[in-house]
Amino acid sequence: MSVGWRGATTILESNGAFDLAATLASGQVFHWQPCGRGFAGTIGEVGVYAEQTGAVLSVSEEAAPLASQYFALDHPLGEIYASFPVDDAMTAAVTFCHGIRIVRQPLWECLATFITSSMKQVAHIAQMSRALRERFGEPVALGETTLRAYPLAERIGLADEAELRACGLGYRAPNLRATAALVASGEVNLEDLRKLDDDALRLALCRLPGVGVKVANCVMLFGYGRLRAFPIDVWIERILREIYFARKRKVTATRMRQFADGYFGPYGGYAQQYLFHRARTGARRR
DNA sequence: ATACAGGCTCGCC
DNA sequence: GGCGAGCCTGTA
Repeated sequence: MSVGWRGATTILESNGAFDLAATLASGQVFHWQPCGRGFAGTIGEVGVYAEQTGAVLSVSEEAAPLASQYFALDHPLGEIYASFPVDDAMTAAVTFCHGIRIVRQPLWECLATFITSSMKQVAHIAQMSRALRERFGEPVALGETTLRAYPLAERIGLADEAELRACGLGYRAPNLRATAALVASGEVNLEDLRKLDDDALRLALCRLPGVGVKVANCVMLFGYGRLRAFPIDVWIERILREIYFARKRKVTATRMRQFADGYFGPYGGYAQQYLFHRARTGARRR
């Protein structure tokens, strides 16, 4: 989208720092597009324009409460930083990622997106997500332009595998379809799962086709707001091995999970996101 | 070009 | 419970 937003906006306050651009680029969410001096995207079925100038964040008026919730502006960032373990890697990550927030995504959209994410780079996840939206998503007006909402589970549940493969999903297609059908039929109610504690929620999510521990942790963190959830992907695994297990030969996945849960504490998900984002975009690879 | 990506599942030990 | 192999597809 090349045309800037010209409608009315509302200024939002945040509890501590907020960096809109860094948050949107940190690999939690994949569909926001640069638009004018800000970004355009959808939150559920609502089109949103958001723009940040200095410390001032403004969003399209009718989306204000929704955006405030989505961007988790209530998270106590100062308190979260204070809870992190003190070591060189964390210190560097906080400096680099200052103001990134763990967003609260709509549950189905978050679950579906991370089912499609396995063995994929960010660019390709965004591409699959766009293809799904364009093919199956409902149009969403934003000023003069039209965006597309993430397709409902009902719609994806009805799609056949070939249609999904045409969106680039590959072997993920049957998993996404099957999970969509479970959600659409009501056999699995994602909202009801909110009442479960972390371990029970993880187990429930892992029963869905295409969802293992890593994807479950992403959905817990980015959808359910479980800030202790600590997804371990290849980037984080590399960091844990190099920095926190530097002298160990073999470290099993179970051992690594136990370490992360104890070491990074109640806001481990934030720590993970910061380590991850810095490793991906900041620290130079060798 | 061929390896490799922000994994899940299955079969085996 | 741990390990290895196969699975789709785009990118570097």
